[in-house]
Amino acid sequence: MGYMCDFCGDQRSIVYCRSDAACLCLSCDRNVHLANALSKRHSRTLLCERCNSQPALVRCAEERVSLCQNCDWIGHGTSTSASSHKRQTINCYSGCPSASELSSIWSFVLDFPSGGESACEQELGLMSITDNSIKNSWGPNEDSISQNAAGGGAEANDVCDADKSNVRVGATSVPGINSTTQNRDQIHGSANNPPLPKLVEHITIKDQTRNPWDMVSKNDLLELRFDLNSHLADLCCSATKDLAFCEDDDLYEDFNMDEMDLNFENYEELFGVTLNHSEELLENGGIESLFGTKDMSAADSNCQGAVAAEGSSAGLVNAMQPACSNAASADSIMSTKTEPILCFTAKQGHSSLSFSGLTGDSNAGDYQECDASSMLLMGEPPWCPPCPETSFTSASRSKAVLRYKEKKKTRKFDKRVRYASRKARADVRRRVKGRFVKAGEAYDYDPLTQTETRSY
DNA sequence: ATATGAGTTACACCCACAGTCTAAA
DNA sequence: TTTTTAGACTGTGGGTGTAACTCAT
Repeated sequence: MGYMCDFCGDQRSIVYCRSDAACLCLSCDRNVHLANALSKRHSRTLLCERCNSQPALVRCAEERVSLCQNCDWIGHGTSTSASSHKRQTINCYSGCPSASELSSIWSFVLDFPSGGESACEQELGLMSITDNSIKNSWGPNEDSISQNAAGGGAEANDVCDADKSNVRVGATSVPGINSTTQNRDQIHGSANNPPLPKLVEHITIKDQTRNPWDMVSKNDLLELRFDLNSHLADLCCSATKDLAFCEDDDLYEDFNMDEMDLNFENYEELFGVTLNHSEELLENGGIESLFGTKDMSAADSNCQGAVAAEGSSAGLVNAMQPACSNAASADSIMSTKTEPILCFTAKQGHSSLSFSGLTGDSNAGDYQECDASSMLLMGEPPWCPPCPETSFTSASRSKAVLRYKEKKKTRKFDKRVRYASRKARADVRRRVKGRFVKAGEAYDYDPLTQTETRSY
């Protein structure tokens, strides 16, 4: 018997929502994520059946259990007979997939221990896919995505119907575009425009004994930047030609690759098949990497301190790998806020590739520290077939974890407001040289008036 | 090739205090 | 076992100081 659903507290939790950092039963998962279009974009995956607190990343076929990275490591990482167990990657999903669709991405989905099949689990059969955004790139689910995009998701309910109006170059609506076929081309690539994720294949890793940040040279990054620019420019051009969507708004004007930064904070945006929120992606103007520098060398040195770089010589390779094999697994890593975020920035004269560290959300961050990061530390993520050369010893992993934790202590990561009420108060609090002052005492700055005054 | 200084960047620290957490009663 | 209470702790933003860094000389 697993832990109870965080929402209803009644049923056994089965799925894990990273965005909510919540363990949910299937019924609540559906109810909660049907609430609005944003919540439907939450990436969910199965809950680890061993620790019942972490998102599962792999499914052990022999033991028929879903495991998070840590439990997988504990169970299979050491040189026991269990290490040879066949493990299947567990993909993430979003939207409101039906039972059959879930089982299409998780072939074992019906293997759940049948003990006391709850009403929630029975409801699974009534579910219908709604947003066509199962994140299982490059796999057979492309077909299902395409079918659904073409209207195959006929069971969509009223809430989800709203999504149908969303056209994706990804899943974001673009004025003037309403052809799902063309969107599919943009998603999957056409004869002239290869799918964006393929671009990462240009990076060649030559020596796996080197630090991963050394392995990818600046030339590699520049080349990748060029490819990204070219591809996105092509994407824009083809869209322009086919749809003439640029005529009526500023989108095209803004689509200046030389002027524009591509700040992919979400791995999926860079490599995932759905390329969700491409507008946001294109509009993201910040060049600053999550290491807080525009300088390539500085970013590079920062990267060397990142956990991935320290933990595994194959870290970067692994980070890139999902583009060709399993973006959903990558999403497992990348969508958690503490995991290193692959951040590629392309700009005229600048190019940087960096991992961000934790982004500060405490509850999620805590588990990320031991989950996603350790995943990279292990050097053998789920999407990698077992490879003796890259396997990591337990001692090495422990050392890497230690070093990572030390680094983490010394780093200040992206700030995220956890308590809006505190922020609201801080925003209106009077200060003296930036410091808060007691109510009624002298101040030199009043945020409310934005004037430097003095009051007693 | 090396040293130096100027300029730039990153980040820890400080403050008050409402809200949260924890342990004891 | 449950409720109440008191005290400790947390987190919020702007300015500052300092260390680390880059770059030109």
